[in-house]
Amino acid sequence: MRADAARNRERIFDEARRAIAAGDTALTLNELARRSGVGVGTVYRVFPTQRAMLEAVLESSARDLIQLADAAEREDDPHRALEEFLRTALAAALAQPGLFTVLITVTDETDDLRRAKAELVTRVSRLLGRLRPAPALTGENLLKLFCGLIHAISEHPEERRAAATDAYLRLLRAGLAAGPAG
Amino acid sequence: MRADAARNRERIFDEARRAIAAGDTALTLNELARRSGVGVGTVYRVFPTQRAMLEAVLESSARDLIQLADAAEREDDPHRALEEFLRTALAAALAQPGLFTVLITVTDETDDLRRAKAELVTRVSRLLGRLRPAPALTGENLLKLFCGLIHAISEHPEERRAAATDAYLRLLRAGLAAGPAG
Amino acid sequence: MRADAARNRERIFDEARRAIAAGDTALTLNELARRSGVGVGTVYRVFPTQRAMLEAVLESSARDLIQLADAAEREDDPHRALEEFLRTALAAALAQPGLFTVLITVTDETDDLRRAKAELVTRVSRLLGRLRPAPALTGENLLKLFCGLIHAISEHPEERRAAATDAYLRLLRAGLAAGPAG
Amino acid sequence: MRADAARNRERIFDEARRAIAAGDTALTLNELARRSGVGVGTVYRVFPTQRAMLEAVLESSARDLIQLADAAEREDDPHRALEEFLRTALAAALAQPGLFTVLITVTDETDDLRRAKAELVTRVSRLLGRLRPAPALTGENLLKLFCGLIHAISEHPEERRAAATDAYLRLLRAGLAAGPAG
DNA sequence: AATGAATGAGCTTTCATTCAT
DNA sequence: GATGAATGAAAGCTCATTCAT
Repeated sequence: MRADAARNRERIFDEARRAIAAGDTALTLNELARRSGVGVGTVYRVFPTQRAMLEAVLESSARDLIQLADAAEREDDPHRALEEFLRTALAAALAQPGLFTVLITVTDETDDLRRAKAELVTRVSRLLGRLRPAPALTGENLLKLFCGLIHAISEHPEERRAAATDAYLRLLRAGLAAGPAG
Repeated sequence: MRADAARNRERIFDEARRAIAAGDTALTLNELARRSGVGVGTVYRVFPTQRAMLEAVLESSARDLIQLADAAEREDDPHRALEEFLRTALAAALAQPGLFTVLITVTDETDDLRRAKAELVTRVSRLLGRLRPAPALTGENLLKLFCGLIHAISEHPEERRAAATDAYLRLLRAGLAAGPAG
Repeated sequence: MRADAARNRERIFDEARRAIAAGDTALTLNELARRSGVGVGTVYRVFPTQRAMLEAVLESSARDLIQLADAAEREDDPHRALEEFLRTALAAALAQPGLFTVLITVTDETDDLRRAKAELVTRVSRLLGRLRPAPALTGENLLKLFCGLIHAISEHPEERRAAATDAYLRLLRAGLAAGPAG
Repeated sequence: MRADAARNRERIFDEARRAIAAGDTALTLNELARRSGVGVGTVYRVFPTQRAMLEAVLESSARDLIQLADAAEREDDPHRALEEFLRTALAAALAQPGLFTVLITVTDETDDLRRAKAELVTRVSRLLGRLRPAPALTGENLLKLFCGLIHAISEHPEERRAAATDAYLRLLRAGLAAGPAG
């Protein structure tokens, strides 16, 4: 790949990510071209479709979460590991609220995005699997609930988010501690 | 208001609600006119804007939830009352998935919609207020979490939703029982 | 149909016909809107496709030829009848050269256009059927050759077209007189 | 010229000719590059313009016809010579229908193409000039009619083309035999 | 000389909204 | 009040052509 091509591709991607993170999910590819300072054709070469753009950005977000899960796994205490993951993941998600609103809305996915999500589920399941007593939730369920938490927390004004995060995590911890039988 | 005008208004509203509930978020007002069997002009008399249509439908959904909360309040046992509300509300929400996907996405609101939401918060706070020990969540928080739950549950296939609902509600109950101090 | 709608439709059609007759077969629907003094949307309501426009115009031309054939049929002498048709038809065609260049190029047709062409063939076959001795060409063949003649004649400069028409018609007459066996 | 350059030029030319002969009038230069297995830039070095490509291909076709005329000229009997030329030329033209559809449509020409056409006219005039009685058509006229014949014949289904060719040629022979005065 | 990424004018098409009837 | 034709801004997309590599 040519150097200028790589540079363009990166700028376009970054601009797309910034826009979606900021909640501008209706970003048109023409507008993206304008913001990136390239011609429309170039954008269409990178993202053949608005949808393709969206999913590429989402995939990259999923991969960020995977890295956070990997980092958390290095923690010895299983409860702390899970908590660390949830805290850092929530923080990351809340810094880019639009991204996760979309992640929630999206239904039809590319293989790349699906694969990334599957990897993420695996990581989270592993974190849950170390808990004793065994928790009431599977990794998949926890992630779905996670999206819900993001949404719930993001509705709070900036200054109360930390407190809200604490409240929800405490509730979750208590719920998980109750074990599978309820 | 003329009788035919009232009839039209109702048909248009119903059709809009049905479409949005079914997830047809691309519903255009021209299309809505076609489905309702009226001219575009008539639709624009009922809903001056596409946005207005959306919010009118959302408000009506919020009012439905308010009624469910009112019904639940007649239950004597506070824990059962809350559980009844959450169950019936979740069921209603899941039957109209599109509606709540939109509710999640929507940011800019009319006064009518804002007022309806406020009333709903009041009702839920009242349900929570009867719990002992006092719960860790405010009514507002619970509703935000509620949206998250809808999303989490709706990602499950139809046949596993009942079980998922149970699991999440159990987790929620355990969490709430733990009380404010964690 | 509303009066203004009819007026617009007619203006659009006329403008399209003029352009194509003048050889501007690449006429875009946007340009057609501009020339007709209406919005693009209006043009797209009249002609959903550039192709649709083209075929509508062609059909109208075919219908003009049908009328000429009908008029020629009222002539008693069969040879004069055919000659009259060919002369007037050639004159009409040459006044709108583009139209027939397209008629030549077109392959994929709507039913309307196909039907009009079939009617035209019927008329010309009838004119040929009256000739004695029976001619060597069917109506269909004659029409195909007719397109060829248009093209051949239209390549001549304006001032020599009359002479060219004479030459080709004379050749045709002699050829037809020779009869089917050659 | 470098060997690879020559090879490229030839491949591009052949691919262009094949496509146009096959009636693929929508051939873009980017697509031509793809099919030829070279970059767009290389195509643009060979054909500075899409138009240039078209005319180059047409010129090559004209030169093919010139060769056929030269071959026919070696026949002693003037009537047979003309007939041979017309038959072989029609056969060649019908094998590449797209080429002649384009030839008909084209108006604006390069000098190369114009020159080739002039040479062709000279050859055909020479073939006509040997006929006795002197024919009613000039070489130029005959060629224009020729295009018409191609079109007329090409409209027939494959299996009836030989018969159609016979019919039209017979008609032409009879017409030419009638001489200049009609 | 070859490559193919980039460009951007311009076309098709949609649709929220207005307004003549 | 109802109707639906008209509008035109704006989006998606293509492709002839240029130019950095």
